[in-house]
Amino acid sequence: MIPLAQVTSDALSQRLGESGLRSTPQREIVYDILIKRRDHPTADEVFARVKAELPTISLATVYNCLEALVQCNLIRQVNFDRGPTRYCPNLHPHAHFHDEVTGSTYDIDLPPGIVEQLKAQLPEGYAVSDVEIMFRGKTRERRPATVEHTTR
Amino acid sequence: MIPLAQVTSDALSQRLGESGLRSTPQREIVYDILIKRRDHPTADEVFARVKAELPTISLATVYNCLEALVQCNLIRQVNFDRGPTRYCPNLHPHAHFHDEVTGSTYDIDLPPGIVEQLKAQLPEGYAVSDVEIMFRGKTRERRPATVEHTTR
DNA sequence: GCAATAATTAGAATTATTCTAATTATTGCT
DNA sequence: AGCAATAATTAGAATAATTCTAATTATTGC
Repeated sequence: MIPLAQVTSDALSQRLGESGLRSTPQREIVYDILIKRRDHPTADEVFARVKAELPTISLATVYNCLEALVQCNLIRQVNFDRGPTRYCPNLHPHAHFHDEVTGSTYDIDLPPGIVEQLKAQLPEGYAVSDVEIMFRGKTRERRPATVEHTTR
Repeated sequence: MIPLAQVTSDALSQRLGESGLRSTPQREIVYDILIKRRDHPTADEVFARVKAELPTISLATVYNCLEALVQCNLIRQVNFDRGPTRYCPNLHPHAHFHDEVTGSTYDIDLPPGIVEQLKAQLPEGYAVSDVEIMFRGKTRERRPATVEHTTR
């Protein structure tokens, strides 16, 4: 298994604290769920998985937890067209590939420099906080070696 | 005024026909509206503008027309996070810059080759139909007339 | 000119997300 | 430890964008 950039419970608590947020059992579990299976789940899917461990959690809390984790940069949101927002704990610079047939989303690693090259296209006075790159298409049927995971 | 890549009424009709769709007054007006002011309006905004010319049009029809135009590749959809879908008649390869402060969206021209360079990052067997690049950030305050969008 | 097909319309339905108000938990003081 | 202040959670209601539905109107091919 490839070692994944993740964060211990203590570190999570610290990161939340830095953004003026508290660590709670709900937030820890939501983060764990995302780390355990990195398949870009929707809030609803996270809700379903978390309920297995903490049946009393509410959907509103899942949204709150996801927002908290986004806010302190532990996870990223991913949107494809009009679909529901998906959540991604991969913090390395990467693009997303959305398979239009299966609905799966894959992470695509980007070589260093290419994002800077893109930013260089911006006119004077455009201050970028974030760049997002998304591919749409389909994957040839295969058992992916390099690929992260499948949704649904 | 810089000449804009656009399509005559006849050509519009032809392009629709190629996709098995009919040309209608509603579709022509919706397309005209997008060409006239290329500021990435939402379906609601398009609806409001079209109503000035054709007061009987319905929102459902605007959605239908926009979908038809997307389908025959005369316009593109742009999505930023959870915001409503916006529509863009710029067919040249370009990225989008979304100003988080004002909510405006600007076209960013891309030099040839960079999209290919991105596609080259994909593993074997990933067939791309479309690439989308979006910047999020803010623009230094300037006269809005010059920056509404880049034109070709 | 007529049947078949497609597009339009108004409004209802759906979906994802956000908001609200009440409750519960946590923190920082003394 | 006790207590006020603050933050988080919860269930359910509200919202916003989009899609669906069923009836009507327009267009096309014969």
